[in-house]
Amino acid sequence: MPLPHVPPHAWEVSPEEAVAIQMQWRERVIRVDCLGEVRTIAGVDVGFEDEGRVARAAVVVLDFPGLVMREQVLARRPVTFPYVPGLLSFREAPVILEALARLRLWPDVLLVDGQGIAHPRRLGIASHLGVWCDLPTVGVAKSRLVGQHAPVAEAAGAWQPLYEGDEVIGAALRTRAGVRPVYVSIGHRVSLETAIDLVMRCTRGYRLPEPLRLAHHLASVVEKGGKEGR
DNA sequence: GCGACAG
DNA sequence: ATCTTGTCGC
Repeated sequence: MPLPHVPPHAWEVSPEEAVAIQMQWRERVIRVDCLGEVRTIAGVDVGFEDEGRVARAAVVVLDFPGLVMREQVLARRPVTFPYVPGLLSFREAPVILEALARLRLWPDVLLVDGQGIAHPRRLGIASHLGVWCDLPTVGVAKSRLVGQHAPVAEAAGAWQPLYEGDEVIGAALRTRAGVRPVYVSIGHRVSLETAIDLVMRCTRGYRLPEPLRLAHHLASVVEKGGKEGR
């Protein structure tokens, strides 16, 4: 339930230090189901404003499997780390943790916009957040970071394992016919099979599952501050 | 040296 | 991620 305190500079590290931290934290990731009955599921996404100088995190909590909106929170924070493929969590996790701290309903599972273990060092942002918060998480990325996969059948629900060598690190999942597949991977405490099942059960006619679609929308609409919203 | 490269 | 209008297709 509680959230680890985030020391002001806990995430203020150099890219080299960030890689070292990932090498140390990768082993803490739990790749099997270690969660109870799922009654609420959340989604988190990050948007930017002021020419990329400020990050905005949106977290949306929904009932499961009903998918009725239960709570939504926003957090804003100056960006302190550049975008470097493979080090996304050091750029986006700080503002996400701030948003999660404002949540009064702790979700049973969290869907994250990005990779879980389908990452060079098996610690994408979904896994990093999961371990940090000891929360079951699933990585749902709109594009591939690493790994290869066979062509995915056109039907909604079809998927192909994502491989890096002999290791299955995730799945290319067609959430809807006619759209590019999304990349689902274990975040923390959720098996790949369960991750795929949860994503499909949260999908309602769009490429992205509802928690992420709503979080993305919320992170894009700002009343005051950056743009006008859309 | 030449690509690839979550958001 | 973000800058941005109209436009092609189901």
